[in-house]
Amino acid sequence: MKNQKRTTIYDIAKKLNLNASSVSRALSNSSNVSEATRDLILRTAKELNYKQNSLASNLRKGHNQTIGVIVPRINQNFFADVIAGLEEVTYQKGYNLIICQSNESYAREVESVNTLINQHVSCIIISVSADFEDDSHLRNIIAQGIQLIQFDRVADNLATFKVVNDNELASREAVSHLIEQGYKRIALLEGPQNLNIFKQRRDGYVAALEEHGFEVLPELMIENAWTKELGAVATRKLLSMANPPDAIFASTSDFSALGVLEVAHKMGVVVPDELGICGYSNEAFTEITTPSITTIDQYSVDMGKTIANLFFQEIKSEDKDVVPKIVNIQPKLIIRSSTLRNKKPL
Amino acid sequence: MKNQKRTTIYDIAKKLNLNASSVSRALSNSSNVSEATRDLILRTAKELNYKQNSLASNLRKGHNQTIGVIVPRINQNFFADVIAGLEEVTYQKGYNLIICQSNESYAREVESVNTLINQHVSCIIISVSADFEDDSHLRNIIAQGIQLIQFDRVADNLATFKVVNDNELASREAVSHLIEQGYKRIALLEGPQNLNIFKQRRDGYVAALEEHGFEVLPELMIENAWTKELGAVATRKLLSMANPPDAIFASTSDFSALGVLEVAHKMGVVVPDELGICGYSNEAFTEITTPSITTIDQYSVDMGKTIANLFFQEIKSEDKDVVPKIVNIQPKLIIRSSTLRNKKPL
DNA sequence: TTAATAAAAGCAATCGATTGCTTTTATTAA
DNA sequence: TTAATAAAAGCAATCGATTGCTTTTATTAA
Repeated sequence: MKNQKRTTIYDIAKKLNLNASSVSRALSNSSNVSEATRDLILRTAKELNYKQNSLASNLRKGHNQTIGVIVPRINQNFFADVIAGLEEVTYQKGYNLIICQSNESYAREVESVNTLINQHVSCIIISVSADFEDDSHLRNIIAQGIQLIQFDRVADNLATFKVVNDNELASREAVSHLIEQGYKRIALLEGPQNLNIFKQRRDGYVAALEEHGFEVLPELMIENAWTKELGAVATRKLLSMANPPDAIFASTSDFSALGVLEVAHKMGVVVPDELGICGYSNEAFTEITTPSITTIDQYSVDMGKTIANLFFQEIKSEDKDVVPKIVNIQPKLIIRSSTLRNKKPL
Repeated sequence: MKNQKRTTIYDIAKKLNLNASSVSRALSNSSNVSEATRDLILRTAKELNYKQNSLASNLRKGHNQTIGVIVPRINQNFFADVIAGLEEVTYQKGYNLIICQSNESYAREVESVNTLINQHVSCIIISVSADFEDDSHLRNIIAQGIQLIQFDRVADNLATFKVVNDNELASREAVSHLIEQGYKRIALLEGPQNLNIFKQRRDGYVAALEEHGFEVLPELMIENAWTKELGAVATRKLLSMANPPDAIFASTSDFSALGVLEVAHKMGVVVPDELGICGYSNEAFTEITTPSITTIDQYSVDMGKTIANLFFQEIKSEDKDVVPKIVNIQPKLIIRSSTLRNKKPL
C-alpha cells in the first residue's frame, strides 16, 4: 500500500500509444488534440484513476495556486472568522490555503514566513504576533517576489496592501457613546502598544475625551489588560481607587470586558447604573451575559473575503507594478445593556 | 518585481564554480562535502538570499511534508480548536497544514479531497460534512496511497485510523445526571442521524433511560434541533405540550441549549427548578449564562494533538502496513447550575 | 489528382532539487 | 616515492507536467 506508484500522464500515453504532450494537452483542455483522442484520453485517465501531480505542474508553470496565512492563533474567534472568509473566496478560485499560527511568538512567525516562501505560495496574508519586533521577514517576502497582504495587526512602516479596521474611529465612537450616556470618569484597558491596533484604540479614546472637553487621566489607563484575568485584576484596582471610574472601556477584547463585569458583580457594583462597560470584538457571548455587553463588531468573516478579493481582483490580475492600498473597514458599535442607563439630569 | 527569478542551487554553484550536486549536499548537510566548501556554500546561499524550492524538492523526493485537513467549518469552535492542536504538533515536525472547509456540503468535501490528492499531501485528516453521502472519496484517498485519519464525525463502515469522542458514554452520563437530579421527563434534541456522532448520542440517551427504568418516549425526541434557532423552536413546542418535559438535553450543541434557555426565560419557566438544561461542547459562553449551562467538554485542542501524534508516531514511522486503530477520547460532563436543583423527596 | 494549408501528434527541453554512480583529488600506508 | 584507500566533487538521470517547435497526417483548394 505504501509508496505505490500513482498514475501519471506517461502511463496514460503508453497505454494509448500517444505522446505525453498530447495527454497533457487533452487534460488541460487546450488546443491541438482531436476530439476523438481527447475523449479517449479523458476516459483512460478516469479508468486509471489519474490525479494530476500539482507539485510537478506548479514547478513547471512557475506559480503555485496556494496562499499562505499566518495568524497569532487559529482558534481565536476573530482569526478563525477571517480564515473562514478567506477560504470561502479562495476555494471558489481553486486556490489552497496553508495556515500557520505564530502563537504570538515573533520567532515562530519568522519561521512560518520562511516555510511559506519555500512553498512558493503566491501570496502571504499575515496578522503579526504580539511580540512583533521588526519587519525584515516581511520585507523578505516582497524581495522573493511574493505578494504580501497585511491585515488587522499591521506593520505601519511597511508599504504593502493592508486591510484593517478603523480602530481609532471605533474607539472614539465607543467612548463618545459612554460620554453621551452620562459617564464622567472613563477608564481604558489597553493592549501592548507595540501593536498599532492598540495604539489606535488609545488614540480614539484620547480624541473622544478631548473632543468632549474631558481630562485625559493617566491613572485611568491600564496597560496590558488583555485577557479576562488581567481585565479582572485591572478592574479590582480601578474600583478600589479613592475616586473610581464610572465606566470601563476594555479596548483589548470582550474577554477583558467579561473580567470587568464579573468583578463588578462580585464587588456589588451595579452595571450599567454605577459602572458602564464596553468591550471589543462582538464575541458571541457578549449578547448573552447579564447585562449584555456593548461592544464593537469587526465584520471578521467579511474582512477575510475582502482580503481574498483584493488579491484576486487587484493584485494578481495586474502585470504592472501595483500600488499598495489600504482598505479601511468601518467597524460598528453594538450598543447593549451594559452601557445603557437613563441619562440623569446633570 | 513580478515573476523575478529566485536564487537556485545552480546560481550558487555557478558563482562558486561548483556542481549543483555539491550545493545540494552542503545545504542538506549530508556527507561528501568538505568543511571548507560547505561553509562557502552556506555563506553564499545566505548572501544570495537563497530559499529552497519545496515544490522541486518534494517532487524529486516523492513525498510532501504537508497534511491536508477538511472540516465542516473552520470557524466553529470545536474545529478551530482541533486545528490549533494539530498545528501545534505538525509545526514542531516541520509539516504544513492545508486547510479546507466543506461548509457542510458533500460536493465540496469531495472536491476538497481531490485537491488534496493532487497536492500529494502525505495525510488527510477529515471530519465529514453533515450531508455526507457515501465514502467513495475517502476510499479514493486510500487507493492513492495517502494516509487517512478520520475524527469526530467518521464514516463507520470504513476501517481507517479514527479519533473520536465517546459520544454514547458522554450522553449516557449527562442523562443519568439529569435523572439523579430528579428530572422525570427528559427530552432530547437530536442532530441528523446520518452522522454517527448523533446516533451515538441518541443511543446513550436511550441507554440511560432504560438503565433507570424510564420509558423512551418518541414525542420527546426532536430531530434536527441543531442551531440556537431550531433549539428555540423545539423548546417552544415541547413546553407547550399537555405533559411537558422537565429537562431538555440539547445533544446537538451548546447553541441549541442556549436557544432552550432563552425560550425558558421568555416563557417564565425557571431553570433549573422547573426545567433542567444540558448542552454539548463546553463552548466558552456556557460558563457565563444565567444560570450557567451544564455541558460536555470534548477536549478539542487535545484531540487535535492526539490526531497529529497518531500520524507521526504510529502511521508515518511504520513501513509495514499498519493496522487501523480507533482512539476513543473520554469526554467530560461539566455540571453547572442549569441542572443542579436540590433533589426533592419523591 | 496534386499542391497548399490546417490540424494533430511527437520531440525535446525545462522547472529545481536529489542521488546513485563515476571520476578526480587528497590522504594514508607501504 | 609509489600504491592503495578515502574523501570530495562532478555527471547525468530522475521526479511529472508543460510547452515551443518540428514533423506527420488530414483536409481543403487548385
